Amino acid sequence: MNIGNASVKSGLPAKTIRYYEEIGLVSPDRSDNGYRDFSQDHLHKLSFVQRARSLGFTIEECRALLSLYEDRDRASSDVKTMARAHLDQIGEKIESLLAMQATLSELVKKCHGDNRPDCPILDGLAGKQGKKA
Amino acid sequence: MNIGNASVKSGLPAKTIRYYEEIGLVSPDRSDNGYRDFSQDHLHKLSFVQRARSLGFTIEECRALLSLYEDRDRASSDVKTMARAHLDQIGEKIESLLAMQATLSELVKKCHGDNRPDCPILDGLAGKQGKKA
DNA sequence: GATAGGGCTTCCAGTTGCTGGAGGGTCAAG
DNA sequence: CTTGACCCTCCAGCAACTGGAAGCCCTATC
Repeated sequence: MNIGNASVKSGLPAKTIRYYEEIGLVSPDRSDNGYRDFSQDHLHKLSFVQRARSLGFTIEECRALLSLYEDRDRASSDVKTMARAHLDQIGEKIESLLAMQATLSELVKKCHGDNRPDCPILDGLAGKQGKKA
Repeated sequence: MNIGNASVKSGLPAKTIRYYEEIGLVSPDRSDNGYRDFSQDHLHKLSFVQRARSLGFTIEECRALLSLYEDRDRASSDVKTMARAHLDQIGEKIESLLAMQATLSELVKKCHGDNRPDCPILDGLAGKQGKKA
């Protein structure tokens, strides 16, 4: 199967698939005309990576997951450990975004947002504490 | 004040401050020996950017915020608009991270995590739907 | 005066994960 | 035979830094 086809079926842009080949995540065969030729197995890997990426795993984590996936003798605990570590990172990101959200929406709430130059948001960024009441 | 000092007071690494100069966010003076010389005003800007970055604004947004900050005639509505747009983006990121978290923790929950190779996490990534019950 | 250390300078390269574009070959249809 | 849709490779660039090399500068100590 050509790259265009593989792209549609895996949900990955052709450019991305070429990039994945370049970094050694997948190694499709080549047809006589030089076109990449993807087997069902390659397609499977691509979809696997697509899902893992969409869950926020890095490329290197995807590589590790792929090799666990290919390893018939893996221990599921290895996978679970990786997944949990990743879950922790997700949790941290969420925490930090929630903190940003809280701070910023507080500032936005205080800002009257009219034509006057007085602006609690800028004051907040400048380190001036706005009056509480 | 030297860059090391400015670094401590602004909470930004010296490297980052140099980078900010390179892209024109701050323009410190130079001493006779070629060292950067930061005034209180420069320091103020650096702290401003540090806070804005920590709230997740991009560099270009920081640039815009800085120029609004410097503009005595700005309308606070302009700032509020930017802040709200940014809040929306933060909200979207949080949503997508929560979705990842939900999916992944579901998979983790299903995985027994022992020495056997059977692994619902990998199956999930491979597109196989695990049995519900 | 020599030397050791720390801080400062510039410049170049690398990070992550792609994405866009130039320039050109291939293939099937009309 | 040409058109258009594919495919190929290679190079450059994005954000926002970060690390390192090579080399001044400044102060303190011997």
